[in-house]
Amino acid sequence: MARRSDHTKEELQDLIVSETMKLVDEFGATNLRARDIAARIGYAPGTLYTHFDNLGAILLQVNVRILVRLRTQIQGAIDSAHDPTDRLLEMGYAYLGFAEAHPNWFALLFNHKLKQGQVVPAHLQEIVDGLFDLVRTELAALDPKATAAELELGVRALWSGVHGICALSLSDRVVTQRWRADRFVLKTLVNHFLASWPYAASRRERSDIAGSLPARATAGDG
Amino acid sequence: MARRSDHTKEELQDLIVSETMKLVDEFGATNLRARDIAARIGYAPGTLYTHFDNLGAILLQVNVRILVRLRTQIQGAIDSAHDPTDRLLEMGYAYLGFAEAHPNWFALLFNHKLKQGQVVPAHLQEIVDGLFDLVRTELAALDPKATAAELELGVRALWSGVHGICALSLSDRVVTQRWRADRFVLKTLVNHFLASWPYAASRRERSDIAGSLPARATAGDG
DNA sequence: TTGACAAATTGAACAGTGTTCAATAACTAG
DNA sequence: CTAGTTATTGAACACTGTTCAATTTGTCAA
Repeated sequence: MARRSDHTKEELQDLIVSETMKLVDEFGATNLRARDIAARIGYAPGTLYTHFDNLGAILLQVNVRILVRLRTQIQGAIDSAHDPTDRLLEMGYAYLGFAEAHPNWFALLFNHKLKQGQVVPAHLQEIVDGLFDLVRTELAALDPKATAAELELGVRALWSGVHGICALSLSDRVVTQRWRADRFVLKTLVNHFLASWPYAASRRERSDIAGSLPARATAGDG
Repeated sequence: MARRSDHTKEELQDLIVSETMKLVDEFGATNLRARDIAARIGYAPGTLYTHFDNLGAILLQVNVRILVRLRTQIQGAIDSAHDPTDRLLEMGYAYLGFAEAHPNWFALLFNHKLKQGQVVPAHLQEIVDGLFDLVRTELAALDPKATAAELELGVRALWSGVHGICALSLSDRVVTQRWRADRFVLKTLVNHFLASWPYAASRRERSDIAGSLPARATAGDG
């Protein structure tokens, strides 16, 4: 029996989450076994359940850490460029690089389903909001006249676009071909998007984009 | 015991796949149980394994049918518009509409992991290629001078962008906020992308996009 | 030091899971 | 009708997440 004084409550919880994180990284969340986590931390399987309700709760904490790492990568990318366009492109590359370096983490982050009664940690939402802010800052610099609603749509469109490239890149080729040029695709997407930011109305009228704005499109509404 | 003459081999396989498809649609792939499929078709669980190697093989066939349905939706969207820009937008809406109407199918299509030794049905890849062709046709119409490589990048960028909006929209809000304006985001993305298609070089030079093209970027290379 | 009390840890047990396979039932051909 | 083939069965297997009575460990007052 592991001695109780080996770790404090907090240390043990931390250990569980970090070892789970490693296992997920290496073998994927679907191959995660409670008994494997227990073996890694040197405790019996039952111990996990005195510290967490279930495996899902552990994975939720893993997701928080994954997101923190993703943020670190993206923030680092900002510093490597000196104009908004380059910064946005580098942020996209960082996002893609993270997804390709840790496909199992990426999959967990976006595919993990909450069980009924589970609540997303507030911390998670804060981090996401912070990431969106990073993009918003750059888009605002490129179009100082943009309204809050326009910025919000722009952030989400650009972010979703980059995310889609990453998601398809990792979708196990059930539906994606074996095409290894995602960085080029990303560059194409970002460049095309920014080429019309602010929207210059070549094919469409500016009023058309304006028509895209939902009635109440301020950040954080329901 | 179910009488052997109730169904031919093909009929029974068909029945298994279609009932599995319904179960996935309603409860999600993670809640799919072999015994549930068996109960639905009125056979014992073991029967499934005389017709398929394992559940994964059944889900692969389900994925083929899901993709066929998605194609039907997207093709239908083309007919509802009369210029390339509108057609692309409507195709995006159809994609998003399908994802929202059948989130469990959408998740299966892009998250299903192949077990070792399993092979993607050739049929699946053909359908995907066909869908990409639909987008390529419209982009080519908007820019008759575009090279094959440019078109390929454009198709993938636009497709990935739309896919990202759908993927984030369904990612269980672990990382996405409760923001219900995906159609607006989609419109923003498509409009911005097409506004600079063909690439008009406002902020960036055309040579910059050209620099995005991989050395050998013809459709179907490895 | 001792002797309760509290708390953490254990590991056997439980209800599920996908999958297997000998036994059985159903069909087919001669 | 009989022999042989094949589909179907359902009990069993190994494995899963999770529970919980029993046990060990730590605490602290006497």
